[in-house]
Amino acid sequence: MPKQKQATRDRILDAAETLFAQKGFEGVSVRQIMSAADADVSLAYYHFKSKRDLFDQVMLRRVEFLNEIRLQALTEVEERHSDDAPTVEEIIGAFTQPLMQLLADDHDKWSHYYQLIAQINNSPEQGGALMSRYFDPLVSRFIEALRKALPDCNDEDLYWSYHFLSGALTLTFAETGRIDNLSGGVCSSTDIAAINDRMHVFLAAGFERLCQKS
Amino acid sequence: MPKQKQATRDRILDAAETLFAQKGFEGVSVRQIMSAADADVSLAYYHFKSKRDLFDQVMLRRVEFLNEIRLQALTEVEERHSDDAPTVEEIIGAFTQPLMQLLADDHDKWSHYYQLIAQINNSPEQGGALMSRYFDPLVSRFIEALRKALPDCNDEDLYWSYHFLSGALTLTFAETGRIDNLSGGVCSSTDIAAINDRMHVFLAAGFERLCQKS
DNA sequence: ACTAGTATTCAACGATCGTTGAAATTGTGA
DNA sequence: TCACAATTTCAACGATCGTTGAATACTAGT
Repeated sequence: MPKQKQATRDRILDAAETLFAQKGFEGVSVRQIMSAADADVSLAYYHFKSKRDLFDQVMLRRVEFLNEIRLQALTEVEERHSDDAPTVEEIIGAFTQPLMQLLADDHDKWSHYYQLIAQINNSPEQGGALMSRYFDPLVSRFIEALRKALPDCNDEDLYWSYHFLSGALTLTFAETGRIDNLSGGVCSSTDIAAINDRMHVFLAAGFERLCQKS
Repeated sequence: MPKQKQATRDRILDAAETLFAQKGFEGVSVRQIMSAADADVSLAYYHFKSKRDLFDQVMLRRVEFLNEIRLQALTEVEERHSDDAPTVEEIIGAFTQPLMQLLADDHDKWSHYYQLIAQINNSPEQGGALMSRYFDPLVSRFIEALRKALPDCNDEDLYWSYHFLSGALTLTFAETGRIDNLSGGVCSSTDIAAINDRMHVFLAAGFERLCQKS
């Protein structure tokens, strides 16, 4: 029975995800979303309570799965080191690699969602609260793991290091094309392999220098 | 003669800067801006061509000065090393320190502007193009300096390293309050001294590990 | 085939949007 | 003081906004 219903609801969510990611919450009208979803305007209010609720559902649709696989990646790393502690680079890899894997498997499905997260993360109004709501449990687990890998690190250095990581991560996944312009074509925003080779190296070095010798 | 005129124009720019930073371009109406500026709606179209032009002027008002002092900071570092090359940390310091100095001197004047830049940097639609327009000449100068400090670094590593820096920098200056939530009050988004102690250390380590041994 | 609930269409509401033209006011130089 | 330009006020335009209620079509289970 929930066949065409789910199909329509998902088409709306897909269109909303794409357009919200491109233009932001206020930059898109419900009419534009429903037009892209090829459905009547009022269907938005049959399937969702309001435009804000639609936005929330777009976010919630994927966040649980995302947190699950990243947590799983972390526990796998930890189990591989039952005696010693995992390295900083391994922990950061567990945090970032699953995201890149999804992007590599189905770019169009995940890129818009990541762009949405990047915008939220950098939005001064509600960004901090929303990101905390969606990701803080997972992030706290990762910070716990990092604390073990960096034994004599104080909390302030650790949290600031994560903050720098968060900024680098979200901008990179925002795929704004900036690096394409800046590098004159040497680098591409969508070159997942290039990112995969470098991001965890750069970030682990930052953690280790800031958190290890203090 | 341009006394009260400039006063009104600047009041509009101030109000627009604050509101655009908080809610984004589409999230604020011209009426809201003019109400905050305590001026009639149509005055916006006397002083500016359109809402988009108002936004552009908000950006342009400070970007030139910003680029000047950062370039000056870089040349000062370079002149201090007339024989050898400056360290990576010194170069990154010249890139980030002037921004923090302005924030420390007059937080309310610059914080909204930085928030605006953070949002632009992470906006997938026009973000890459706008950031390149405003900052690429300056950034290219800094990358040139970094290339000298990291002699056997390839361009791809260098550009990606800068990209990570850019993400960390803009998120940090977005002051979203995320780190306040995550750290449970241990860290504060607006603690400039804490940022000043850590950001260049973290980022320089990333550059050096990624760009030095490859 | 009938009914009941689910899904979709259609038309419209008041509010607010960006923008404009013309009138009124203020300030400036002769 | 007078003319002229710069600035501000006032009223309104068509378009689009988020949202809703009622009517219609569809899809079960009986």
